[in-house]
Amino acid sequence: MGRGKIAIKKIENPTSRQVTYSKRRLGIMKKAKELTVLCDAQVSLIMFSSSGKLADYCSPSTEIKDVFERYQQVTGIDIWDAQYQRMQDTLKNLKEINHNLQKEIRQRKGENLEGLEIKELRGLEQKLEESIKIVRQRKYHVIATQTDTYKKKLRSTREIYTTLLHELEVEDENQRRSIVAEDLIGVYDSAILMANQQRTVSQICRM
Amino acid sequence: MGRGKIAIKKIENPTSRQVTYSKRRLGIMKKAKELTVLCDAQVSLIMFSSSGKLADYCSPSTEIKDVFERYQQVTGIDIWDAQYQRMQDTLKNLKEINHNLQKEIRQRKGENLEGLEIKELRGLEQKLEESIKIVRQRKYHVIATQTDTYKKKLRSTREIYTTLLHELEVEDENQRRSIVAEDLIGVYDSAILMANQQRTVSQICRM
DNA sequence: AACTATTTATAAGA
DNA sequence: TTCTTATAAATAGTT
Repeated sequence: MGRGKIAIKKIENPTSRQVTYSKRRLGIMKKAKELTVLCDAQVSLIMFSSSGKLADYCSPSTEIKDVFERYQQVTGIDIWDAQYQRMQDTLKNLKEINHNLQKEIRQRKGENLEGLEIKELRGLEQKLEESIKIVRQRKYHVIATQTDTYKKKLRSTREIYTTLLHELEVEDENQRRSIVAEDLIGVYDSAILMANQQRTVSQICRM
Repeated sequence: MGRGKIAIKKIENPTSRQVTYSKRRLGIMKKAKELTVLCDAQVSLIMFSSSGKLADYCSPSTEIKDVFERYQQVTGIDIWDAQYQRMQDTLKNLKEINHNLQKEIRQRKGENLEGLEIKELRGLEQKLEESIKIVRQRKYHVIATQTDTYKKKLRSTREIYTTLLHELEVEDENQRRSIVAEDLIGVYDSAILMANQQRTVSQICRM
């Protein structure tokens, strides 16, 4: 398309090549844009001239790297660098470990026992017996510790209770001594006082 | 360039749009190839149609990967970032799953019980009891099956043994009849024969 | 998938 | 680089 037809092979004259590159670069960019708009397509175009100059086009509202990711997803092409490869390995490794853990748990739960021999089943049974033994020991330990704590608590509460009772008795004695000189209102007041002290004892016991 | 001029805006008719996409896709590909050859340029072209189909071109002796790397170098945009980030997330996720699995298995083994309450310990104990029950059931099942198999084997072995004994008796009878006419060497030979036959019986019983 | 009238791209020249 | 323009190439509408 031009004054003359040209063969599609490298233009040897560098100036001509540069000129043609400029013209055709614009042309292909225009085509890319048109394709994007007309056909609602996502297009990424990256060009490096022979002198190394970059020119690029990408459909609006996307970026080259989005296109790249999509490309990667669709093709699954190996574009991974060493680091990625290493991560890939780590992932694979973790997955395998997880798989083995799942398997062990499943066996310990009693699932998937179909493939096991008597020996293996006996081994598994023993392992579970050991585990249950440990768990029971721990349970008894916790129960014992807790019982102990409760006993201590109870003991201290009893002491407080005893002390308070003693105090009440002393006070009672004092009041008995003074009651002769007091009227009925005085007796009523001391009853309220005693009731309050009793409430305090209850509160302590509820600790 | 065609029978009529068209406005550069999205073609609403899906069929027309698809047809136009096909034609122009080929067109722009050709342009990309020509640009590569004529101007000795490096070109990468990636297109996704509105239906998501991928089409791509890349200059010979390079790969999309190389173009992107060069692009990255020139622009400074980190194309790997998003992909890398996604992998990091996956890795984190897997590690968490792994951790939980490890925790569960450790508890089922009776390790790390320090933080558990009586209730939780009782729950764990029950789970283990259930598991052990299943494993035992399975074991008994396998034992029963195997015992059955052994019984059958034994029965068939006994039959073979009985048959052989019978055969030996018959032979013995024959030999007793002929021994009158034989010398000591003959007696010796028959003893060896019998010993061999006995050995065969032992071998069968060991099956 | 072909055809073809027309538009568009561009080679060569200025 | 940019403009011009003759001509090659691409393609829109049609079959």
